Amino acid sequence: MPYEHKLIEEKWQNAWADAKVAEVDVAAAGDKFYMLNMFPYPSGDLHVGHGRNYILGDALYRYFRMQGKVALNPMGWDAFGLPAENAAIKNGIHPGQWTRANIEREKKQFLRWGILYDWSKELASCDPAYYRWNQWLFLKLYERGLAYRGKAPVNWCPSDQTVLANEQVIDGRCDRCSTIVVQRDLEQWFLKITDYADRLDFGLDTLEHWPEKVKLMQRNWIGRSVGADVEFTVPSLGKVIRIFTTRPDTIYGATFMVLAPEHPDVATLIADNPDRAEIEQWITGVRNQSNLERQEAGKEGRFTGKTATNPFTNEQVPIWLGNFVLMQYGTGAIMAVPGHDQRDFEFAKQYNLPIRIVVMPAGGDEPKSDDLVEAFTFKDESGVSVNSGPISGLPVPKAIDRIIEIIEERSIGKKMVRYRLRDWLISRQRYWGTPIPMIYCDRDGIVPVPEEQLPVELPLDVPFTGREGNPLAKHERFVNTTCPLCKGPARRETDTMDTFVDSSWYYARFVSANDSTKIFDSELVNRWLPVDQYIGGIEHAILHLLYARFICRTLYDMGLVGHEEPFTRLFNQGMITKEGYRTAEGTWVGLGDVEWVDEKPVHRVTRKALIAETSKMSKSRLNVVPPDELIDKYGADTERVYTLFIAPPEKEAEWSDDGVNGAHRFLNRVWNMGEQILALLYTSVGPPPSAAGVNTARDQAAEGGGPTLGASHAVIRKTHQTIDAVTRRFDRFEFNTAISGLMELSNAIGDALASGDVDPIVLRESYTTLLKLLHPFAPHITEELWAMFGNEGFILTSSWPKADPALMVEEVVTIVIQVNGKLRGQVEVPNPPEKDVVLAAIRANAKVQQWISGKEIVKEVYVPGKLVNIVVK
RNA sequence: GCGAAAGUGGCGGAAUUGGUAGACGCGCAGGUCUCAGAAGCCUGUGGUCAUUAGACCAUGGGGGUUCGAUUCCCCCCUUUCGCACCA
Repeated sequence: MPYEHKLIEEKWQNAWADAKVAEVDVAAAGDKFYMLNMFPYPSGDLHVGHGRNYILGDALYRYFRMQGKVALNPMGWDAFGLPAENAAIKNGIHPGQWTRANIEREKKQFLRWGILYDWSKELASCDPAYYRWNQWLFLKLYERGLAYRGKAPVNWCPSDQTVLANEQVIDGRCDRCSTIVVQRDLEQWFLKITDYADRLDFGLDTLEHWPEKVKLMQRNWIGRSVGADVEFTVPSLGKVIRIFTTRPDTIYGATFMVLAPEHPDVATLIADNPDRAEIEQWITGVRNQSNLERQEAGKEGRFTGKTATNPFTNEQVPIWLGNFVLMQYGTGAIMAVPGHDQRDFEFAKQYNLPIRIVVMPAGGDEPKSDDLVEAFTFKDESGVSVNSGPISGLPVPKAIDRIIEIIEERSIGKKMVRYRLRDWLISRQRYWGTPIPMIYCDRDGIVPVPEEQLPVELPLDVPFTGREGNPLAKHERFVNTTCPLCKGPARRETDTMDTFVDSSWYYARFVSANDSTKIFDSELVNRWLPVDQYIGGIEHAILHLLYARFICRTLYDMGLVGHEEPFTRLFNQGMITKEGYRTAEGTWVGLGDVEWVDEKPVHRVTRKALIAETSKMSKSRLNVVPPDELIDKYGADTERVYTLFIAPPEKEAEWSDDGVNGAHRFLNRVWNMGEQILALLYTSVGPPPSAAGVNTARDQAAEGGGPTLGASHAVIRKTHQTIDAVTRRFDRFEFNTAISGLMELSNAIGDALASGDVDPIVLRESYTTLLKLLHPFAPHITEELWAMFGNEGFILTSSWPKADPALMVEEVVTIVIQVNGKLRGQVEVPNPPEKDVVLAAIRANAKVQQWISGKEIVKEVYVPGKLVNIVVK
């Protein structure tokens, strides 16, 4: 029988579903293992790149199952969000309908991939039964002062007609549609993630099993820096301006001050400036710029006309306004030290402001200030303070500590820790999201919706007309309500929540997904959480993972969970790319292809052009291999094996149609081999003459046959070596080499079968071991073969094989002989090798003698069991 | 600019603690089967020289440590990713 992947895969997918093999009783005892793939946004198009993510998770799931763990592997849907709403506007279909249809499609795709999820715990964030707890969580955060309404300059995407979180602005553009983001002053809802900045930063140190890269990205994003706040007085106005610096040791070099144009003291400072009108005009210009434009404009500033007193040199330093100082960070004001800060230096050059050197390289020469072309910075012991009064001569770290002491003694400032991280803006002026459960009453102000009135449901009868703002705001029945306090007329909040709120706690909901009485069952949550293995794309390194870590801590502080970190281990799989892109007509343009426009070749597509092209449109254009055709042609097992074999899973991988074929050939060989071994088992009468096959090397050597290996022993040994290697590689996520190891074993069994001098029982044992090891990668074919070999029950529920170290040991060992580090011969000796035997064998080796005869032996290096290096002169 | 990771055949990629570089697969070449093709199977496949045996060179470039370096150290080059006026 040929390998009929289609029949086999359908058969087993149904069998697993009918037996509900992946359903977990969360209350049952056992060695728990909670693994989770980041739940997808149901856009409807799952391609092989997504497949890699879920296949990887499924392979791990099956491996842990076979290892005897009670493994929980649930799945849900991150079902709120913009694309659904945009689709609604475009096609006139309700976002909910669109989303539900996509969920059904994607669910089918998961089944076709042979992925086992516990569907009894399925959840969708757009379901009122889910988002009511989103609202509940918001109310709890509000009670604790962690949700607040505030007016702030926010990022506004003119195309999506909504505000964005800082995390969603990439290079000054909207991360969804790439439109340049503009600043607007709006009143919005924020979550106070900055209260947790320290804990989020320090918590990273406890995450041993997270990729360093992700931790670093989060650390940079949180941007913790230690420094000092220092007050500078403005004598002419009798006021004080507070600055933040990380380098208080350079204060003797602070020759001017710069304030952000938005700084609240600007109006007073320029009140009597003759050029006031011009300065105000300039400020307005800067404020209207997007962040991107502001940066591209270069360093610009205006002199306020006022000076401040440097508290250490007592000099009057001019106060400037500068477009490079940001109101959102620190105090919106800096002391400028042009000698030791690149930005201050550029500004000083531009406006001819004095530059003073106050740090020198340790042991370096006195610099000539007129030679100075560039600011230089010394952050560690390599620098020493100079021209700095009491701290002169101190190395930088000591100088910083000392100057802060003096600042605090003189009460002109204090040590300060500041963060780059800003509060999480969660309001979105869009329909398809969780309504923020707040009510505005003319009498009582902002009033939270009482818990018992949850959920505040999204009305479904909403027209989608296009870009005229949030449709919810026009829905009279939704907007008009009564105040829970005074029972008078009131209006509902019409903004919805950022969908990252939905995904910040979903992992905890799975363990009691159907509980309608509470957000989750704390007892169950504490049994199953944190997630033991979390799997998802690197694109969530900051956004989702930071928000989830933050919300987890708030839940911890509320006493709802017993852990501060939600994900113990994190794995980020790489993307699958296919170089090229699909044109509007659906033709594939690959690297080096000629593009035809008006019947003329226009350009060859280079990688750079391609990336520019594709990133302009959509990232998903890079990933357009649809799995359906692939599964029809080769089967899901082939896709699974290929996807994990192609490259190390954390790396980006380039799709190759030929490579898929190779994976299919491998499975075909495994299939054919199985049939042959079965046939052999049926035809062999009685126990085969295994004794002949398992002669040891020593026996054969004794018979004068030379040291060859007993063929059956070789197969057994290879099998156990493979068990050992594959197990180790699974634990390290080295799926590509795990599969190559299985190919080696398969080749070895194939050779043994062809040679005909291996005991069929040995072949059967090795082969069924191969099936078990291969099962996580190719579940359907192995399940079928497992049954064909007469085994009861699913291979999935059988146990993972254990390697017997005694059976892995080679009977003879090859010792390599080097002369002056170069390979000059080799000898085989019985294992374990004895030094005398090895050396005797070397003496007897003619080839080696040839290289050392007549030369003086300087040294002999013996690496036990490996090699001998003879150094001659 | 700052930070991080990585450079190995035609390609994807292997190589416990420094110990036979190139496992496994793709591709390619030759063979076998066939009327023919596809698929399969077998053999070969880093480079140079050599009929062969074999020798030499080779893990981005240069230096160093070592009996021995893809692996450790220093300098340089390139690529990718992240952050980007955060004081």
